[in-house]
Amino acid sequence: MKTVYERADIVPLLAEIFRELGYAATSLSRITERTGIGKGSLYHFFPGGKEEMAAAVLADVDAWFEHAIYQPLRRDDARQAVAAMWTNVNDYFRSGRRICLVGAFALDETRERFSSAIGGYFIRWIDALRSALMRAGCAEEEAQVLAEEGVAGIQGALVLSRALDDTTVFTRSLETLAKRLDAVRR
Amino acid sequence: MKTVYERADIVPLLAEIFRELGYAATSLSRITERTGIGKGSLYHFFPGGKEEMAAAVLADVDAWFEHAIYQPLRRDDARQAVAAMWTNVNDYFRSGRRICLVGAFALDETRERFSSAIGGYFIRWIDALRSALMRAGCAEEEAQVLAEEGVAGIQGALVLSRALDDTTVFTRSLETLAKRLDAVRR
DNA sequence: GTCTATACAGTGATAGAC
DNA sequence: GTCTATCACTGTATAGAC
Repeated sequence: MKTVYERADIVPLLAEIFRELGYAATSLSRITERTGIGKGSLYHFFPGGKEEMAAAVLADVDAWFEHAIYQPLRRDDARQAVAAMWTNVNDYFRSGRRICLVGAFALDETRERFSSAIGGYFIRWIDALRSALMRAGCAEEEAQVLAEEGVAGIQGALVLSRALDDTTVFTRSLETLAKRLDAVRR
Repeated sequence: MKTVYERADIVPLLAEIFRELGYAATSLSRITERTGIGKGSLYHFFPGGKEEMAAAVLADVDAWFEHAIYQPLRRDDARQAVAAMWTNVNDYFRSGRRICLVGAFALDETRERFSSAIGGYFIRWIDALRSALMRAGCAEEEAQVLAEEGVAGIQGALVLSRALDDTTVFTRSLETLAKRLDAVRR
């Protein structure tokens, strides 16, 4: 039995492994172990090795957020887009069981390797959310602070719910954040 | 030239390295490289190797928070203790330049190794903060939610300020959180 | 207590057979 | 495209001289 892959099939598998183990602890042998994909195939698709794999994963994650979260925040009805963000974020992070790869990379030396991808992800999230809040009637300065509070709050909720191994903490945190961002609009 | 250490001298040095690199990327050779302490000495003080080093660091961090943050929150004037928490946290994390080791450990597989230490740190932080909020006039359920919001918010602010490489994001986030926890008290 | 030397499993990476 | 074999290197850990 032999499976033939495309690059696009591998990236989500890699993403899950990087998410669970972090960049440093993700070794090629553990990737092979979990996916059944040999080193030969991995280096065929990612000649740059582990770093190229992680970069591809980051780009994939970014594309998902751009499509599912940021664009609606920038273009659609502000109230609906913000509401959709909370439910999509809760689903994407599996109520806190799944962590944010970009946030995790930001916390250790991995940040230095991917600083522009990491920075861009958060910058665009905050900008898109601020845009929606302003369209919903919020002043620019307040919208900026609220957008930062929302995005940071999600990251913190992931850390906390994982530390306590309790998904209710994550869901409850999202509800609290939603109220905070809702209160100012009219 | 030869320096003789005590275990207590080494732990803070290890803490800084674990904080910067994370558990997996912290190797004994990098510890030696940065501290000048040889493998022989390290294994003399920590026969359990890297895992015992990290456990000692976590215990040290925990002791600091217990003394500087949790105990005041439980015992001192509630308003003053909460206010002191914000300034102490800002100083301890160097306005976001320094990350929270416990939070970072919670995000990858390192959590499994130290789950009780990680869980205890956050449980006791939240409990102590809730106690202070209740003494300041907050109902129990609301105090619980606010305490979680505060602690999670700090973790999120660390992620965000590091991702954006911007200490003002951290300081501003703490101010916003302080207002949130202040609003309900009378 | 600290150092040097060393064991040996695991690392990322490459080359060539198929 | 995938596999196996192999590379040089670094990982943790140990033993013994000083």
